Amino acid sequence: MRRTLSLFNTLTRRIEPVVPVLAGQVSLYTCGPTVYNYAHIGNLRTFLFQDLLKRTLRAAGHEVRHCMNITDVEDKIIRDSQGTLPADATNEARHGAMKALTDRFTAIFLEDLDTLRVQQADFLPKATAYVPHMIRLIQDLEAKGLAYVREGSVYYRIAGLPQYGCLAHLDREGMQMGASVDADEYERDSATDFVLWKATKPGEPWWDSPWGPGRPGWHIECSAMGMELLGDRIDIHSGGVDLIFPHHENEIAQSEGCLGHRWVNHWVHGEFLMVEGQKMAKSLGNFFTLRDLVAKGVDPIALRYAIQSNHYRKVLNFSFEGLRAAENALKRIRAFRKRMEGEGAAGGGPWKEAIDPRVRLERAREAFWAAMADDLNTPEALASIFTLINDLNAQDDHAALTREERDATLAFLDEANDMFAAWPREEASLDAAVEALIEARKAAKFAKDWALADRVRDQLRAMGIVLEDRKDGSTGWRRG
RNA sequence: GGCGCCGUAGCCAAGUGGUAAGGCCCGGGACUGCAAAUCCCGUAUGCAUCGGUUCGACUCCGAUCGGCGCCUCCA
Repeated sequence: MRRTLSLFNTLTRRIEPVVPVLAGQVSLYTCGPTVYNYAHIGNLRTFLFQDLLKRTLRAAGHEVRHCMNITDVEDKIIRDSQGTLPADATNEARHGAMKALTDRFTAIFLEDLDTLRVQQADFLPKATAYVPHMIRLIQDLEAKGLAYVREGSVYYRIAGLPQYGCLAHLDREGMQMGASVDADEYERDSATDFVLWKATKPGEPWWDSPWGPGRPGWHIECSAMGMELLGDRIDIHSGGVDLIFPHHENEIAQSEGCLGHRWVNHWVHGEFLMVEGQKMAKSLGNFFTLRDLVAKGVDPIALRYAIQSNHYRKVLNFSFEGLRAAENALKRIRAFRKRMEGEGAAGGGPWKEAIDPRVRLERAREAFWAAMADDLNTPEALASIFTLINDLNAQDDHAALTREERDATLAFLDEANDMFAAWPREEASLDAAVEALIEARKAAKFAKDWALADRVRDQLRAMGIVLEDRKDGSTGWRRG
């Protein structure tokens, strides 16, 4: 069964169903990182949102072809990589220095994503590998009269594209206003025209082009790689809200100017993250990378959960208190999962609200999917899981669920975990040393040697194993 | 100046024209050797403020106050 998801479309400012050009196969382009430094948790929020989106599309029965670019040539990269080179360094040396920096931070970035259980994209193109495609695209725009050359640089003539501004919902006058703070030293026909190809300057790596040595502009790579790898009609294109203008607006100008038709159907943008009520800034001391948090003892998956349990289109206020809440919420889900994996030890007595567990489960699943399909309403989707946990815990206390009911519940938890990736099936077996300690504690308990029993229990806890004595005298364990 | 978003309990956070989901925290109780886990009970007469529309609004409209974003590189 394939489910249809609806997402807020920045283009129309409406929640609209995602209807792939090819039924059941969604093409997804997400703007990736500029690899000149560590990603911070604000960046990571966007990638986590996109991971949830991709996983949800897949769980809903769609094939997803996902492309995420790696920006490995850009102003800040050049700034940070060329400093130690002599003024007369060869172009080859400059490229080498740039690559050394971007390779390093690409690896770090991918490691961070892995730590957060973000699934890797199907295509992970580097901008520097697609310069010929970009040049061809610019030539195409030039031929169509949408680009012009000035002193070795090429600019996009936005006056030639009536729909320019449709995504950001800006009119020409609104843009004139902002553009008046113009920092660009190049000569352009209009202050709002943007650069497609930049003529090289001393101290920069460059590529040969029909316009002389230079490098690609900031926006052309996504158009070139998106069209090359995903095609002329992309279902979903995503990024952070800050990319709406000018980046995505310019991508539309480039791609649609070249194609002559709609390029992307659904534009989906993730909101920003604040830290403790303030904008994240190095000067405020609230600027965090994933590694900063891990060094503080934060569980990356708790961060993943904390971020994903908030709606992606709302500003998220990251806080350590919120992180703690996330950790505890996860404990509850994981403890419940462990309980369902076990056999249960009901106390007996009729449950006052005897509803068939399978009915509860179906209700929860329906509520969960309705919420996820409605613009990824994760708070509501998670609420359906917690409601189920509350109900089934109570029910299981009174009359133990059957093995079949437990398995069905576990299947639902797995299904939801395919998206949230925060409460996976855990390794069921324990190593011998732990097994021995559990036995030792059992013996001590039987002998009513409470001091020894507690000491062993504490020892296990320090090893990450929490014991739970059940009503029937048996003892279960869970990781925690 | 233009475009847009947000303001729900101590914290986080859904939601709806018909009478406030869920998570965390907190208090009381049950169970337990003690814990852990779990259960039961309690915790916003009210959803920024003031008006209006309506049989009825937190939900629609208007105004006000407060916070934020974009228009410039930025997830």
